[in-house]
Amino acid sequence: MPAIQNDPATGGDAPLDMSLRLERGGTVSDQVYDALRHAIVTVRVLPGASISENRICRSLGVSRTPVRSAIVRLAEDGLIDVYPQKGSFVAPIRLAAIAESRFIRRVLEVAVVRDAGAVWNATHSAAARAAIAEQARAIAAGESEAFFRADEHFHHIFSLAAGHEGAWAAIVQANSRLGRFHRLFGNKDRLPVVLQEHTGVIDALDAGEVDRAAHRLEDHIDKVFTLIDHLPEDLRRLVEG
Amino acid sequence: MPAIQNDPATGGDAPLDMSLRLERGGTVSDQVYDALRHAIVTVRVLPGASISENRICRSLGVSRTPVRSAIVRLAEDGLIDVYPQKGSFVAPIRLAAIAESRFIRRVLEVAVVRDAGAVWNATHSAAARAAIAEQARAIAAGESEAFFRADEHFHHIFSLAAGHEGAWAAIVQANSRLGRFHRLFGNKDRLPVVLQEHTGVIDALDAGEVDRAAHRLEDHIDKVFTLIDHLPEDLRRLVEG
DNA sequence: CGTCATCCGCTTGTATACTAGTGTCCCGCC
DNA sequence: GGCGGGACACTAGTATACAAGCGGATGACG
Repeated sequence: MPAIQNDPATGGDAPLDMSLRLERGGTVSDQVYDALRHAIVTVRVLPGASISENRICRSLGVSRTPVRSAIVRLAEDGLIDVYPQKGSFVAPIRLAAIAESRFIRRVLEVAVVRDAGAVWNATHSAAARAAIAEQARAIAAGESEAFFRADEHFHHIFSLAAGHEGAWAAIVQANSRLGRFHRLFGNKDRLPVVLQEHTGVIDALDAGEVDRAAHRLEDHIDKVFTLIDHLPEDLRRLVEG
Repeated sequence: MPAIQNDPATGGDAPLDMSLRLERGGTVSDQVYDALRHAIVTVRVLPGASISENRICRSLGVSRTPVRSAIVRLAEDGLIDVYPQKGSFVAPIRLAAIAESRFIRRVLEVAVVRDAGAVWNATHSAAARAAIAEQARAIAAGESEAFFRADEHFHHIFSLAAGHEGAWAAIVQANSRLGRFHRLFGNKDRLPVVLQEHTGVIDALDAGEVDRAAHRLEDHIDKVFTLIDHLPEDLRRLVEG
């Protein structure tokens, strides 16, 4: 199955099939939601791409109703902008929104990791290091999506340890915007550095030095923003601001 | 028009009209969403109340489609739980979720107010004190909804000053859960104290003492949780956990 | 050749009909 | 009287048809 993709040179609004496939059970609406969300977050469909309800429901062989339902939810998530009577489009990556998402994530995660430090034990440490190992494997294998999945898993461990599932939900929501930014502008050379930073946080936690862990995590998340200074010119038009 | 309300003694799932009215323009779906959300957050419909699509669309004189769209969005907000083929119900107030919302709000608002302190000026101060004055007026007039509205406005000022609109959106989302808790279990005797705490934060900001302002705000938000220790027995069953 | 009006196709929004599943209530049976 | 089964009302999920509005293309007119 060829991964037909919107041509970046046209601004990404070419009316092409986005090779969506419905996977698991559940309602059709949920399946469409998952498929669309995954396609957007992994930038298989680029910011600005046209999301036509008719095209999608034809492409998936379902009616407009569940597709509309999924789009409503994605609009609520801020991943799709709906312009009545004109069209729906994958939300652009706004630099202001990226800055806010980074702020939210940094503040919440630092607070979470401080709480996690109070109950940190060997089990948590082992889980975190396993996630780091998976990231290393993904880098070696060149599986970028596996890397991002393991990255999310790594960061989730702090929330799990601290019992802050609600905060994790908020972090994930902020991350859905950051995720697209990472995948578009992430530098492969930095991936090993990410692993070092992750390891540094866990080392500090294992040593019981919560403050140091918090500062390292803060620096780690802040580093994301250095990407903005080095936006490749050919991708710069995919962001606003 | 009598404000027919679900009977608390029955668990709130009496199939009664909830006196919804559509106000302003925009799409019908948006109007239904606003009306339902307002009714839920202000606990005019209690946690556990049945949300029947058919009943609502009959009551409002619209079709099921926009009602469904609104319910999907509210479910995404965590205010409604949808059980396929069984029914949709106003989400219960889960103590765990309240704790998480408080955590999120405290962490985010403290970080925001620190940034706001860096740019704090007389205009911000005047706006904040105006909001406090409005709260005092609302207390004197016994207009509880006006009080809550002014309270939200007060807290919004920090985000506006610091330019953290995204963080404010996250705060509002967490607050939609806390809001119901406040309205159900809030103690009227504490309202004047709230005003004092608000004034204390602004005083500290005006004096340029950002740390003190942050600590006062943190204490202020944490005080919410003292309500949990004094849940009236007759309302206790409205919460989970 | 330029400009304006009209038409047509596309979009999302809304209304209605149908499907599949669940829980209840009532009636018949034991 | 107690228990079991089936009809029935109700739920949300899905499909389809219609309405309203925007925009571009097209063709006539100046």
